[in-house]
Amino acid sequence: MNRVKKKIFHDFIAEKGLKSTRQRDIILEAFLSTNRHLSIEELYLHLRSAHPTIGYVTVYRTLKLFAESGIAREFQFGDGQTRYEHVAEGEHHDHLVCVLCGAISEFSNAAVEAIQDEIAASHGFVIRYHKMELYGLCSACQG
Amino acid sequence: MNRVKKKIFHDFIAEKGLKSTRQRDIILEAFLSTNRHLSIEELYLHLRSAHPTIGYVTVYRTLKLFAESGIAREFQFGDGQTRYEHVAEGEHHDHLVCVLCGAISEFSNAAVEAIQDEIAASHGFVIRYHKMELYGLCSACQG
DNA sequence: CTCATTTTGAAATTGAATTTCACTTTAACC
DNA sequence: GGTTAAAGTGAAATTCAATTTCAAAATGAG
Ligand SMILES: [Mn+2]
Ligand SMILES: [Mn+2]
Ligand SMILES: [Zn+2]
Ligand SMILES: [Zn+2]
Repeated sequence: MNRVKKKIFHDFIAEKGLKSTRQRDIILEAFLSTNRHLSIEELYLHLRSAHPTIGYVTVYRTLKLFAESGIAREFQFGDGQTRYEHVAEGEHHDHLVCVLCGAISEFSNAAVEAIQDEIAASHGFVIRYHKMELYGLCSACQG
Repeated sequence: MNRVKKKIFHDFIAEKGLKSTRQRDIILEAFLSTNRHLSIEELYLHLRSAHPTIGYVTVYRTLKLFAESGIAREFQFGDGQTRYEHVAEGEHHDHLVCVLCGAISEFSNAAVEAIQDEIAASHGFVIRYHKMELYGLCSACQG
């Protein structure tokens, strides 16, 4: 499925008249190779060991492009850092965030999605996107 | 019900060994007198006309205290400003946020709350609080 | 009233996000 | 392959809300 995301991003780059660069490919590869919800800083630091010349700003701009192209989603989980994850087209999930260790797990629930549509409809509201996050203690952090 | 919130806050102040001040009372009064979801800046500017000596930092610190005492909730709706609303004990609602005009409306839905508990339980997760926000176009901003 | 403690407000600082700018790289065209 | 306009890069500068610092003022217990 990373093959698909790479294609989506490359098509996006081409369609926008942007250029394909070594840095973007390296960042894309690193970004797709994990399923974590990474902050700019985290991805930058991770890359730095193997690619010390890639700057923070390039990581920042590239993650923005990923989000714009549709292969990434941007989050604010309340720890002061913007986080990104790569997503497959048509898929959706929401998050459980541990307030102690910061662990993020995922869930998807059709009933919730359906009720959201009802709620929006009853308010004459057209949903563009939504945020549903459960904050608390993960099983490892209880007790 | 504002009577109740005032009492909760004053009890909180007393219990913590903090002091009752003119500024805190003025800010509390202004905060309770609206049902909007105010940013620090907004509340500060609103107060400034009648109380030009109250500083931004005092509004900031007082809103934090409101949240700590339980009479206010803090939000990040993605516009870069932290927002506060006053809440009654035991009540809960979530939000619809218009991405065009910024209007914020409210809803509460028992089914959603119930499903959240199920989801948490199935992940061995203990919920402390949650965030559910629907972003899109309010009825006034469509078309 | 006294005085230790808390509060206040202006100014300074923080920190992540974003912009600027001089230099480099890409790719379209020949 | 060389030329060239446009886009990309990275360091440094800037932004902006949030937060901290600090000296002066206010509070309230005794
Ligand atoms: Mn996720
Ligand atoms: Mn509300
Ligand atoms: Zn945890
Ligand atoms: Zn609207």
